[in-house]
Amino acid sequence: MADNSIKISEKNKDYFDSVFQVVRLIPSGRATSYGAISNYLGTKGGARMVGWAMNASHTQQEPVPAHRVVNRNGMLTGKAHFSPPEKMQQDLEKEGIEVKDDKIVNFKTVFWDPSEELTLD
DNA sequence: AATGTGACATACC
DNA sequence: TGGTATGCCACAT
Repeated sequence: MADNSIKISEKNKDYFDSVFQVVRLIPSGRATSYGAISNYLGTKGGARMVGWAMNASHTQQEPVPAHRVVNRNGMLTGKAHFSPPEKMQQDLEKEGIEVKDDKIVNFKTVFWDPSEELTLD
């Protein structure tokens, strides 16, 4: 296991990188919340940072599935920041995630908690 | 160091 | 569903 383990404790480039890593580890057909990521990184109150990290994700060369990151309500709050805003919902639906009114259906089911699914060694 | 800012979270109405 | 208010943390200037 631990194949999906990441090094957060180490001095990574930036806090953003840690966020990007976690986001990239999100399996297809799943979604997580900003708070879950921030909590996983240790900064519970830093949920806003996660969103901000996504904002910087476009500067990353590696693709970051930001469409799999939604707010705690399962709402596609950040869809407006996508190249075409509708792409976020399209990508989610393409992965088998139902989206209704810019909100993920059965978000509870597709929710992917890094602290639960991921394992740090 | 201080201030402004943000793709959030929670509480309250 | 929506708005308002507060807390939270890290980055940019």
